[in-house]
Amino acid sequence: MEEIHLILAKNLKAFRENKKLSLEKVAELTGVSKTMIGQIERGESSPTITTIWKIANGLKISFTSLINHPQPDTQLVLKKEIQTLSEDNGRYRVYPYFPFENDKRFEVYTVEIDKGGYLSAEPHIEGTEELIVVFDGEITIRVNNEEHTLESGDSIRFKADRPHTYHNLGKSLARVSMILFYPAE
Amino acid sequence: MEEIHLILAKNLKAFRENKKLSLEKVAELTGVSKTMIGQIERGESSPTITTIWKIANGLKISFTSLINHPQPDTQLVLKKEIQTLSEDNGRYRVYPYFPFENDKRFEVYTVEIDKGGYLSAEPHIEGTEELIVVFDGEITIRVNNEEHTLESGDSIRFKADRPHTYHNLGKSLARVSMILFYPAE
DNA sequence: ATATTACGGACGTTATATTGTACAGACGAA
DNA sequence: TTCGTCTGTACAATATAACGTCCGTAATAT
Repeated sequence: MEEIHLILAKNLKAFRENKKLSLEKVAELTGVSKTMIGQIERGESSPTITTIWKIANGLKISFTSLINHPQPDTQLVLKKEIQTLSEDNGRYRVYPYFPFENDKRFEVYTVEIDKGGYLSAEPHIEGTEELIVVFDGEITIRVNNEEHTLESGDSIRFKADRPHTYHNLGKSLARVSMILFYPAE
Repeated sequence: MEEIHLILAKNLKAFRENKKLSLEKVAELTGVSKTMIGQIERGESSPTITTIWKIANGLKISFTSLINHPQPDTQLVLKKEIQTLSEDNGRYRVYPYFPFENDKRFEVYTVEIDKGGYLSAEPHIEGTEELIVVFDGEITIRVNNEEHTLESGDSIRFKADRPHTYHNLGKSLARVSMILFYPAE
């Protein structure tokens, strides 16, 4: 359960059934057709913002209560369940452990770079900072025309709203923890 | 400035210009076409929820920061600016002074009923309560098979999630303040 | 049992969101 | 100037959101 329109679907259906309203009744209250309400609840449609607005107003509930996905207190992420991002002929792998969510200001990745592997990153959005902690191997980071070589246990923090590269010039696999941080809006 | 998609338009444009991003850059970051971004900013389109989601994620900002409309500290509502609702051959008029908004749990109306005028209200959503204060004239309210006649200065509070009617059986125009209240979700 | 009503979903049509391409103006560099 | 690049918008094509109508089922009443 990830996609936003499925969250909306669940929330809307739960609310409606909780209040014991029929699709038709909701249609009447909101000015949105019964068909559309049904499709939204079944996750078959991604309504426009004006439609969601009509629903929230007609039902007298807040916009966010429709799109808020109650986060479990505990969230377990297993390595094998993570969808890896690989490139440079598979010579590096990025594991998005905690990708961006609505109200979180950072995301957490683990990056593995094979011996000799190379990774060139586009600038992130302005203000973004990157925090890196090296767990295994050695990694050379180039940013701002500076070059820094980190070994296991070392860490670095830099403004990532400019091009930057990672190079594994060491003798073995490099593994680092990477945190992207986006300052307040 | 009322319509939700215009609020979104302003917020998005303000954010983009603040960050000094081009339409094309935003398109690249979000995966939403440049054309669509432009139309949204100009208020020419009501994007679907998945599109808004892509934008919020690509820009690393919260969903609500896109739709939140900073309320002014003071809000003046003039009678002549209010869009009246009239029926029963114009024998009653409803003035929506403070209609429902996202995080407000009530709305405020003023209702005028001419002598002899009659108003039959459909049930509101479950849990809704109605608070009435009579300012001028006399009004007879029927709800739950009970009938109550209020005169100037009287007030009543009742569960409005069932049919109810208002009748002006007095000798002059009746004016009341009506507050609809929606308990927590 | 049959009639009746209410409910949710299927279908075809219309409106509009979304995309890709093309275009005119602004700005700098040569 | 002229070229190139970058900006935001206009346009046509496509995908899909939104609607009205119809239908099958389930529940209730008679």
